[in-house]
Amino acid sequence: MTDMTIGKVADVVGVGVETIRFYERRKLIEQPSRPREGGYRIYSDATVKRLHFIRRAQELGFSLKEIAELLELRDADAPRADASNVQQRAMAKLRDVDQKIDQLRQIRQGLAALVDRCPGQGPLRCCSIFEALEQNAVPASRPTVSEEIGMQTIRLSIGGMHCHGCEEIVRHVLEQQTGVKGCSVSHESGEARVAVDESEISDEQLAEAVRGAGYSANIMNIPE
Amino acid sequence: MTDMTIGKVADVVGVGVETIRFYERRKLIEQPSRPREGGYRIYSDATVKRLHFIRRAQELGFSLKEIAELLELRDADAPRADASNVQQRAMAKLRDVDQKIDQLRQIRQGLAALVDRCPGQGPLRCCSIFEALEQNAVPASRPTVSEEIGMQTIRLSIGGMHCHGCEEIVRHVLEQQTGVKGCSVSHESGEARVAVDESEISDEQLAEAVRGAGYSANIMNIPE
DNA sequence: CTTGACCCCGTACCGTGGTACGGGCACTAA
DNA sequence: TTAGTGCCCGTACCACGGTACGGGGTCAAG
Repeated sequence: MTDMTIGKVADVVGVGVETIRFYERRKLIEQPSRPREGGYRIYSDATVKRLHFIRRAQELGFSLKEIAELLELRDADAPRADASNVQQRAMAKLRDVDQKIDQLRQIRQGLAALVDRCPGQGPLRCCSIFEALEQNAVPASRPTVSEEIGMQTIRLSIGGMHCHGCEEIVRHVLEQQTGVKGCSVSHESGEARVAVDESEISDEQLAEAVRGAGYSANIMNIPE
Repeated sequence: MTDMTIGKVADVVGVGVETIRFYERRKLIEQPSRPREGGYRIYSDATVKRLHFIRRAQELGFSLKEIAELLELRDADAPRADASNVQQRAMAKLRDVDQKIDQLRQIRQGLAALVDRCPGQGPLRCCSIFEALEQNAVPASRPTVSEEIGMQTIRLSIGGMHCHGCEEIVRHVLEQQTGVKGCSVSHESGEARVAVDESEISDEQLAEAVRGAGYSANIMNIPE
């Protein structure tokens, strides 16, 4: 596995050739050795590892800048290069991610409210969404469609179901909730319809239950 | 409140002056009227509303490009400019946001696992996080600090896992239990190994948690 | 009528994470 | 030896949503 040229390395690590050169320019990896002046780059195992590191750290949400700092820590045998330093950075990033999630949740809230208050047909001016956007606030109260219909069927968008077994599990979980009268689950469409008495359980509680089983779940506000 | 110059409008809407000019270039808003050639821009209420719209839509996660489309719909009295069209866009964006949230949740998971497995002190090489990053796998399970400190490894025999997704779910469920420091799950062998602090959770509780997710679970008494 | 704040315009630049181009060598298998 | 790849290098460019600059003109208060 040693002595790979840039193309092989790119394949192994799962990035583009240009990307590796880009990292080199950004000094995330050192200049690889070459057989002669102007020859091909030959990558050591250490550098390949380094690239893996970069890739994984990126997947965890670290920016290239932050990764550079982590790598510097790793290289330095300096006293400050200890585990607590690294852990602190990871924790900071965790807080970061939590914040982003919260922000997205708020956005989600706003969007869901908007969608819910839209008649879904007719001319534009019927869509309070639009008017709401022109003012500087989300429409606070207004009977939602769900309220008008007195909806009994909740639809959930569920991620992470890969097989029939997953369906069974989700069904199982849903049916164990109080207030659930029945449900159908499809891993193909990634969707569940749940017949509930809404006075007994909320849609969010339902979603949370599904999440507790390890799937992602979000409420789909508009039936059909 | 009419007849505002760009600075006033910027204040009212809550954006920078340059930003308004930028929107003008992007044709999100029309050219405002001016008293004379080369004079100051004077903004109509309609344009101010439009800016509010842009701002609000942005807060809801729409890109400028998407906002341009929404505005076009709004301008057009065309037949396609109806509420359902708008609602559909909002719903698409909602799905988008949901997806982003799910992604972030996964990132969060990974980070949390990392932080959890770090001793939090001592030299770098003690931090399994780091080594994990160099390999190409998530630092899922790996003999960790927890074991050194006197953690126990519990083995569970699990039925009903049909795919990789199921593994993930079981892992998820296990990792959410208090006292669980890490685990590895295989649907092929139908087995899970869980690193736990047994003073915090019992093997039977663990099995029960897995059952709660819809799988069968039993404790394997003989390690290895 | 002056002064100072405000606004004009075009253009360049920021950070983020890459991708694309194109002429010319380096390598390798036949 | 020769064809066909793979790689070399520098530079330019992409989307995204702005921000900054700088040398002027405009406007309203005093």
